[in-house]
Amino acid sequence: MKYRRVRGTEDIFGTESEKWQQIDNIFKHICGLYGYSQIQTPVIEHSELFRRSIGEATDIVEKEIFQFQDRSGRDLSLRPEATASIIRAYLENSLYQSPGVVKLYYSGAMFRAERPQKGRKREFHQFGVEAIGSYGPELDCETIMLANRLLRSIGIEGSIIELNTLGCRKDKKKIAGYLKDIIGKNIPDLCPKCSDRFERNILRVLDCKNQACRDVLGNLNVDIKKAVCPDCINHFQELKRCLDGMGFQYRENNFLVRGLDYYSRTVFEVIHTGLGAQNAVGAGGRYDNLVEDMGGRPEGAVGFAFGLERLSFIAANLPSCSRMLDVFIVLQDYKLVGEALKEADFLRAENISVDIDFQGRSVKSQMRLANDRRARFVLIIGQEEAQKGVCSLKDMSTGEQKSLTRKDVFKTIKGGVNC
RNA sequence: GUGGCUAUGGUGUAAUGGCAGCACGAGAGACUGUGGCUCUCUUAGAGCGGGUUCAAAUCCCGUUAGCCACCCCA
Repeated sequence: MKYRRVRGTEDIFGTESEKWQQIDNIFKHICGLYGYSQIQTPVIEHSELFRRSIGEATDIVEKEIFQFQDRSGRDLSLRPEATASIIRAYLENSLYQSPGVVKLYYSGAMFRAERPQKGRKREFHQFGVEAIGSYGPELDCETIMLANRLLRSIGIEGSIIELNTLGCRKDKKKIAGYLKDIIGKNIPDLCPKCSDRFERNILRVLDCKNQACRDVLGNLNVDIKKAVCPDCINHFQELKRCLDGMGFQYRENNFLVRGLDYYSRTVFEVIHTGLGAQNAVGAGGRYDNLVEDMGGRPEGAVGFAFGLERLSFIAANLPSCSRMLDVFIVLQDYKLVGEALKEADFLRAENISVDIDFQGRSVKSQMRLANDRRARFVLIIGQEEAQKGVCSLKDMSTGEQKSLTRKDVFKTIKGGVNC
């Protein structure tokens, strides 16, 4: 085998591809119910876009981005996530001119140069939504409810939504100071990575998986909400009240933080056991400063994204609408293939699915093929019949076979075709 | 990016330095114009590159890829 796919990429076909298609269709439909419309943005953007929005010091930008120069020296990157592109498109196309909250959903490939693992590819696919234009906690609530509905719509069970607040931008310094104070004395008890995080991005100490670190934080009773301003606390309380009012189940996680710089206030994560270490199937939150940071007028916004690979993995039993073929045309002699093409063309124009053997197989072999494709009918074209303008139609479920004219063939098939 | 494990027909696997087997799949056939079941035959394999050895799927080194954990994250 001479050519191989690039590390961390995947060919998706057959039943897996159909499954994706199904998830995609269901999701699109549901987003429609929530007033969302689709947006498609380019896979490549100016590198600066991601540096500014996601954050210079994040791992995604620092070491995972596929970055390159094009022939005229432009500094371009393959998108590692979609939110930055969507806000760019929102501003570039003046979507803020449309009335009300702007609700957009997207579905597409993202790229990160990570070491591949199950549920972590270098080219991966996300389905996500962004709602721009409100600071109200009710929008957070609706967005979280939407995430949950999407999961339920494809029969995913056992997923948990975790919730936290990161405070607003003004709180960031206070939170960092609070954490430095409380954790600072205990650095020797933390793992080496956390000592590093302590210096570079102190918030991330909170989601260290190391049990020793967790114990230290637990004993210190660390909770960033102690450093969050009253307005943000209020926003969080309102959100919880809203979710409770809807009878929605969630889990508050004081240690939940997000890796992208633009998040503020509400953050949430959908986790699912059965994904191994990559247990987040989806995540999102509020980003109230991003629109302004990117040159627009201040706008509150909330969004989330699901990883399609991970979703597909845990959506084990989607109802598969096994597509079967309506008609398979069997030829007595391959010379008759011209007749078959004509017949197929006619039937296909009538919305009937048809396939033909193009390999000149024996009749027996063609019959096997028809059976393999689960054809409802087999249309047998023989030499003499072709001259008389008739052919044999066999119902594969009953085994019944009739000699019919072309017109009658169409009638019979149409009667027996469902969906 | 770090560490560990793995790599045999299309797929799943067996053989502990001595003839690469099995199952599934695929193709042809078993009343020369008819499917599913059964049977027969056929098909095709050591990721790649070095090394050790009379002899390597098997041992060693490198490389590539996958998986697991870390990391990160959806």
